[in-house]
Amino acid sequence: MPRIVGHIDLDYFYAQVEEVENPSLKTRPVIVCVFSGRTEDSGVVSTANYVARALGVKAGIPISLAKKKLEGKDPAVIKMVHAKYEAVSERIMSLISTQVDALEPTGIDEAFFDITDRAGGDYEAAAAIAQSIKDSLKHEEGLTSSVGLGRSKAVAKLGSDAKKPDGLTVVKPEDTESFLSPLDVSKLYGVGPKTETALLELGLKTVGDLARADPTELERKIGRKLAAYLVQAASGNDSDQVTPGQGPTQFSRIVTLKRDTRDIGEVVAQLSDALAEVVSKASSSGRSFKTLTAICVLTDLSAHTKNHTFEAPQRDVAKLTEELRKLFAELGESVDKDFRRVGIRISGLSDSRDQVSLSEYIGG
DNA sequence: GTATGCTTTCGGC
DNA sequence: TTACGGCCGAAAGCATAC
Repeated sequence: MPRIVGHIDLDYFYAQVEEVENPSLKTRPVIVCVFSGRTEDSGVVSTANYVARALGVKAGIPISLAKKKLEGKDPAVIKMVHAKYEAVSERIMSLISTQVDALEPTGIDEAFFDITDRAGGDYEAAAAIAQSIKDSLKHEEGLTSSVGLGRSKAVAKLGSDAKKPDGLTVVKPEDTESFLSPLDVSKLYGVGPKTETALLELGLKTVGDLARADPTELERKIGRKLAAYLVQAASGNDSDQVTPGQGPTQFSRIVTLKRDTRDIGEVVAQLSDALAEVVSKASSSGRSFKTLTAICVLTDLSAHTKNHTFEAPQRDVAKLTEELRKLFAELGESVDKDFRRVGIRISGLSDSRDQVSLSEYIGG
């Protein structure tokens, strides 16, 4: 039976959620913003609706620049409330999960799903299921989404990207090659700027070029593992399965300082709450961690990190604070500008229960 | 040299 | 003319081991 994988992406998610809450916004430019608190308009745009995008405003630009572009256009400037979108996301994922064989969320507003069994391997039936998922999200939450269906994750992902907003792209197995061929290699998962350059040096510009590439030459250029994956993906034959999410692999917090500094004591004091929060977040989700990272963003907005991996899972806040101080001291010596933003990250997460049994095993 | 795993940076929203 | 978050996972860079 042919495999049928889907990828769904909610359109301009945060801004659309705001439109649902207040429908009069729909005809206006809407920007959902993160305010840093440093000055009145200090911060950036997180998401913009399509009305705002048509006026040159997109995610990531400074709020003050966005306001300038939207001058006289009656913009709605909305403060981002993450918990609100998180709650909507949970309801959405739950709605989708009842209509698919397997669901793998990959972000707050997107997910892979598998409907092979439910559709009986039939793409007509699959398209109807996909349409019904879209309809249920529209009906229950008022939200539009863009969906792609295909025989692999790579095809489904490229499908959801092919038509938006409110798109449904069904790539039947026999249409896979003609769909993939003309796309730019940079659209493939696994191809960042470096890999793209490497591929261009081999004369590979499109996904079709990649599918027909000489495997030996490709291996030599980008490594065996990536080459093998890309050749498969480029022909729509990547075999990655849709697997239910395993939860986050890291937790981080970053804050913008009221004023630039490189005083380590001040930085560590500013981050003590954040440290306690991520530690308790990990612990309440049943996991421990081994790696602590200090993050800083300098006055010129360049970002730098420094980390330390403990030999055993670490949750002693005093020890973590001491290490954090050390990491920031090293960061401070390696850079020549003040810190504008500082943060922490914990990673190397593992299941606490496994760790307990492991240390018991070692200890006993 | 290449595979692997860890550290650092990048990029999307 | 400038303007500039917070969080995540992926990609790239690097060290180490064969």
